[in-house]
Amino acid sequence: MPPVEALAIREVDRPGRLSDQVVAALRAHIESGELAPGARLPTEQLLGERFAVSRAVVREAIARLKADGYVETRQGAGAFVAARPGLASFRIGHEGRIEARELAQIFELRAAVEVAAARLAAERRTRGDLAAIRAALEQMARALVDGAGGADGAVADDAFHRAIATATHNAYLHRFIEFLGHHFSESRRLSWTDAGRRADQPHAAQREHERMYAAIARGDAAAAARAAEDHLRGSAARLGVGSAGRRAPRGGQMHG
Amino acid sequence: MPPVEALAIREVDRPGRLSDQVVAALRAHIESGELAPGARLPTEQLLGERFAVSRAVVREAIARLKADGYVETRQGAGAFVAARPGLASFRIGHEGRIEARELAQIFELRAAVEVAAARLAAERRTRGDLAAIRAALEQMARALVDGAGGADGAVADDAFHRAIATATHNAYLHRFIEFLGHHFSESRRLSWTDAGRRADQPHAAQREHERMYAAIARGDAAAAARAAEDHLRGSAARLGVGSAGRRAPRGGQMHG
DNA sequence: CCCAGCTAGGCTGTCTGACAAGCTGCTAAG
DNA sequence: CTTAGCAGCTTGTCAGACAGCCTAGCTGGG
Repeated sequence: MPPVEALAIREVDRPGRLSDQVVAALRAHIESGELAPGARLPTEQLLGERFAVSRAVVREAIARLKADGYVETRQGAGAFVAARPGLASFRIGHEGRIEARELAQIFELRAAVEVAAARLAAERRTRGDLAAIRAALEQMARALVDGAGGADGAVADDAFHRAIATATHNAYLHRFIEFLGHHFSESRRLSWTDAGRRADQPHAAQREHERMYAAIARGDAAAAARAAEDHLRGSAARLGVGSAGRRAPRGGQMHG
Repeated sequence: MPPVEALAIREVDRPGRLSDQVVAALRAHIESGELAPGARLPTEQLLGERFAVSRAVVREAIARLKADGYVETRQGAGAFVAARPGLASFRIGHEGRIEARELAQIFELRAAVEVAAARLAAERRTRGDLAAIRAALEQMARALVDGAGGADGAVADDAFHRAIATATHNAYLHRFIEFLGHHFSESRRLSWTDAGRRADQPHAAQREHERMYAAIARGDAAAAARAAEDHLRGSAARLGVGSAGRRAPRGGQMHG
């Protein structure tokens, strides 16, 4: 919870751009089903009157909804709600904010791809990949003994996970991991400073990092996957992120 | 600037919107590093003169780049390249087109999340979840015997995977699987029609689907993961999608 | 009655000009 | 030397206009 609060203090009561408000309003109408797929939106002029803004602002809002796949426009015909709204892009959080209960679910998604990445990295890493991973590992080790380099530790932590993503030689997997990691940069920084350091969290994480590196270095895909799984579970626990869903009584083995 | 001229010549049958061309040109400049993170973009008026378009078009282009996290604007100061460009949203393909070599990598990403989803679905599925999965399974079975319902089969195939995603009770995992599946709808349709049917592809896929359902129904997470893995591997083979990266020889010797 | 073709109105896409809000660097007063 | 204020520039917003395109409805012939 605290990490999320820390994220939320960025901006106070900025009204924000007018187009942002129009985007939010229209998207809400679409997601609520009030504007069903295939339905035609009011004309730009009418929307401008409804929201009391100029047509330029309405056009900017519709352009963004179009880019995200919520609406499609046809010159001369009008703007229509897409058949499957919002599937043109994948985003996280609402207007930059991430709720606490969402965090657990996002973390579970992150675990899925990072475990797969560790497995693939073990199978495909080159010498250069290994050197990059080890470099990040050693930088984190230095940050641990230095005691002052909290920010450096967080940066190296980020670099470690990115280096593994690179070693998969899969551009999309790489980019998705960077995308997810981007939204965790703040909480990662907290682990490496103040409260996190006192709780010895970086030392625990570092032991898990070393297991991951060792498995990837010797090309043991199954062990790399297990080590990544343990690390992600450990990270979730350190962040205070619980399980994302209910556990069924049976079939609970986590290692396949 | 030549890039704009080249774009205008390239598309004869579909000129495309002017703002799309400006977006593509600016994004290319950013991704190539020509416009480094933190650098200030030319003013809107200057960009309008360079691309020979009005300021309104430039503004629309910058609004989209801003939404995708490529640039940040500050009123009165200017527009600046973001520190980590493009990490505000995750997209697939360039302007709607997906290259063949990209398909293998995207499929690998999809496999990672769908296998994780099958595992979680086995742990968390409710009676209602199971009923939805079984309904899609039976609809595919009917499409197989009907012989004429190719389109229905593809729809049910989609529904099957979505129902499993729902059973994870993880909104983000669900949404990401829908996002990925959205870009595979065309190829899934092909498997269920004409060439795919003659090659008996739907029957092979159905056997894999049934294994997945059985494992999820009895709450066997490990078996569900294995069945999903086999199914995704089978789907990739049926689509003619090869491995996304090089496989290391057994024992994991390094190469490169 | 039915249908093909045309026409008129409306909508999005683009352009132009203008003003408001906010930032930056320079300058002049203290 | 410090600092408050000013001037110029840039983004944000508004208003009006026209071109390209689509659709509904009318019209005329079959």
